[in-house]
Amino acid sequence: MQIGDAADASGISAKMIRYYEEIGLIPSPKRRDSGYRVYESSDVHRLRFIQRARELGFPVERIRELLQLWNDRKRPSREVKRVALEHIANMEAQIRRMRDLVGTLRHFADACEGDSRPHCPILDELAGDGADVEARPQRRRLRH
Amino acid sequence: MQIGDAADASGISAKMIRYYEEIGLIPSPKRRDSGYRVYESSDVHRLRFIQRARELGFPVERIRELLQLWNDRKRPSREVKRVALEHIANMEAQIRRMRDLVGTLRHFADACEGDSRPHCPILDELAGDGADVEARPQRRRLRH
DNA sequence: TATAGACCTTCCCATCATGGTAAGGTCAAG
DNA sequence: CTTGACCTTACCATGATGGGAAGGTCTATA
Repeated sequence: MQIGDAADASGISAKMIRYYEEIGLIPSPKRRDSGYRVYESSDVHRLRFIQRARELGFPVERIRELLQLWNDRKRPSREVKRVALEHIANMEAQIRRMRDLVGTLRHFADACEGDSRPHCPILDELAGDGADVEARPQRRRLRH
Repeated sequence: MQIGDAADASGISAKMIRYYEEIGLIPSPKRRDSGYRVYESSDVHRLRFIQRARELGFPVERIRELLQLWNDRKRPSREVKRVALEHIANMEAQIRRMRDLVGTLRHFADACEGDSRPHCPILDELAGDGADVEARPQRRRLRH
């Protein structure tokens, strides 16, 4: 099996398979005399694991941990669950941040007529609308 | 006012101010004989606009549009609102994607005992759990 | 006036995961 | 033997940001 077959079978592009090899996420496969990489079905199995984890949004470094746990047949499931829960917490934090942004922005957008007149509270808000952006005294050197 | 003052006043690092100049988001300021950049309070005003837009998650290219609209005193507010609504829609799409991922992943995590035993449905799921990942016939050359 | 040191300049590199391209070698079917 | 699908490595780009090096400028103070 050469790299294109492994790519088709795993859903990971040949380009990314080489990259994962380069960063040590997957072992370097055997080579033919020509230099062509040769993959076994166990390699494809590993690649599919990686692909599913990527689909779930795990960053590559988390996947590195998951692969180690997967290879260790005696791992406590606690550790796997910890990795998963951390990832969930990260995503939820990001979701919260984005929801806040959406809420704020929608507030401004709601206040905007959206017609042909130029007045626009969105721009007013971004412009700071009278906040003190006046000339400040020249920077003063910090001690010495 | 030199770049460090503008950075302090706007909340944008000196590094990023130079970058925004390089990509044409802000005009090149005057220079002293020494080459030092000289900023006016109007420049700081513009930088604060940019900073607020970044805080709201607008990508730089959207901010470029917003700055143009801001400078055009006759723009219809419709156009500003369109940019804002597009950004909201993008963020909401991203939030939806992430919520789906969290839902799926939490489903797996809930099924995992998270104790000292090795059995773990999360890894089982990632591993494909009996999906057909068997050796496939060698790639066949496409016609010719 | 000389020095210290805070500040500025440009240039290059790294991030993260991915895609693109180019130049060149390999392989199998016709 | 030719064709062309496939492989190899090496480099560049993304978006927005930070880090650092090497070197020049400015000003307060000894």
